[in-house]
Amino acid sequence: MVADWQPVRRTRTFEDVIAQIERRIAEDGLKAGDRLPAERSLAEQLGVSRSSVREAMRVLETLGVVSSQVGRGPDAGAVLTSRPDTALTDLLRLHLGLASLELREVIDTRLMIERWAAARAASAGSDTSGLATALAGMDAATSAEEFVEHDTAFHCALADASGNRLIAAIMRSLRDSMRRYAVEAVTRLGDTSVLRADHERILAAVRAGDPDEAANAVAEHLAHAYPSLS
Amino acid sequence: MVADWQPVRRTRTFEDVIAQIERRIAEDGLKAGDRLPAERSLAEQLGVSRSSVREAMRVLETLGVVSSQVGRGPDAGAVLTSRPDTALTDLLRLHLGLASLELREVIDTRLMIERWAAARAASAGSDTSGLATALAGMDAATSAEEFVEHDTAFHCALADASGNRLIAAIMRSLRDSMRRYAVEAVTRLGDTSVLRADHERILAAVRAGDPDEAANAVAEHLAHAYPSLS
DNA sequence: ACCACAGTATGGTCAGACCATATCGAAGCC
DNA sequence: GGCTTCGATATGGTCTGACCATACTGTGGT
Repeated sequence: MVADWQPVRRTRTFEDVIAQIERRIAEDGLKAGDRLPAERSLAEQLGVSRSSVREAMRVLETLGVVSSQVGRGPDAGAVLTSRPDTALTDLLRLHLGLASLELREVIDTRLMIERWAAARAASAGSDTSGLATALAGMDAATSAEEFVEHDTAFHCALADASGNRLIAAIMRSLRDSMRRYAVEAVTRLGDTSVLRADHERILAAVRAGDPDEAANAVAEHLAHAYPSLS
Repeated sequence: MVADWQPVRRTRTFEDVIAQIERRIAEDGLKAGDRLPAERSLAEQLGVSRSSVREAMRVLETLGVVSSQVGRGPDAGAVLTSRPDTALTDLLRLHLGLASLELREVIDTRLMIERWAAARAASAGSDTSGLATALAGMDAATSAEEFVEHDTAFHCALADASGNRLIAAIMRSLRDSMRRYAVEAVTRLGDTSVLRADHERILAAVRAGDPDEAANAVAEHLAHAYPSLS
């Protein structure tokens, strides 16, 4: 038996461009804030058309790795950034819309993450000022949308307090992509006093440095918010 | 004090195109497998240039929502797909390269996910044939790379067995993006018999339907594989 | 029934132009 | 000297139109 034939790898030009940029990032140790050459210049140096460079830029921008500004000066052009959140958010939102992911799966994931983050935040003795601020915002909220806004801030602050940026980014994306459903859930619930008590309990547990209690508080909180999925 | 001025929202053409496609997906209930109009046709219908349509396509392709084939026929053109994995993988790999995420954070995330998935798989009594197959592959492996290949398959099968596609997609991406480090870890370890015993223990726990034991087995396994990060 | 080949629709790439924007810099003014 | 003004310039954003490679489709011949 001879070796299997490998299908010819169709490499599109813009993929080569991405690969070269990625290589440069790794080799030259480029980091967020550093500038990339201008599109025209990059196209010339790589011997490709500007369109291909632009498509590569679109991909990198979508992945939250570069950000482009028009105009002239030190801030203009393509700059390396670090926004995994927005990329993740877009990704989840689109796939929720495509029904390739179900709400149930997203909420389960959120529960997993949040339990972990709460426990981690509690045992790390993290700063809880962000949590308190968000709590106050929820009290002042006059609509479901506004409530959800601060609720999101609370839970993202919790994820931030865990000290893991990947977890925090995933959390932020999950919340953003399911904002619509959160508003529905709050509206359906009507009374938010239960949720308020939950939040206080979570905050207290984190402050007390009790990981297990923090995780349980979070779990019960989500059960209250989404009773139909429990 | 007058109301704050809002910065003019610069909407790029391709963003409009994406928004319209996204709206169509939601309103027309398009799903994976459905075809989008050809680039030229879409450009004409939307009154924009083909370049803008192409940039929109690049973004959607990057997010794992569409896939383009050249040529002619039923399979040609832009087809809606559902590949959150590849998008996530690219995202994580690039951000690891950019050092906007640390390996430690990725491994912590992996531990969290894998504990959850193992427990879930155990309590759901999922099919374990994929796990067994991967285990056999690891035994037959003759190099660190090959071992890691089947190890990855094992852990992804575990995530699949949890029944949550989002979790599985995140797992797959985490593994893919840190493949390099996994090979290093195995090479450094030398002897893989400890890992083999861990895998057997995980498999046994899942088969026995013991969620706690499964989660603990996974946690100890990762501690063995990455002792420096424990 | 089969096969060969021209036709055609598709994405991939390129070149070149023009626009909007934002900075830079020199000229002019006080 | 310090200020404003305005043109020069570099940047991304968009469009047009062309050409190529690919892969199916249909036709005509065998």
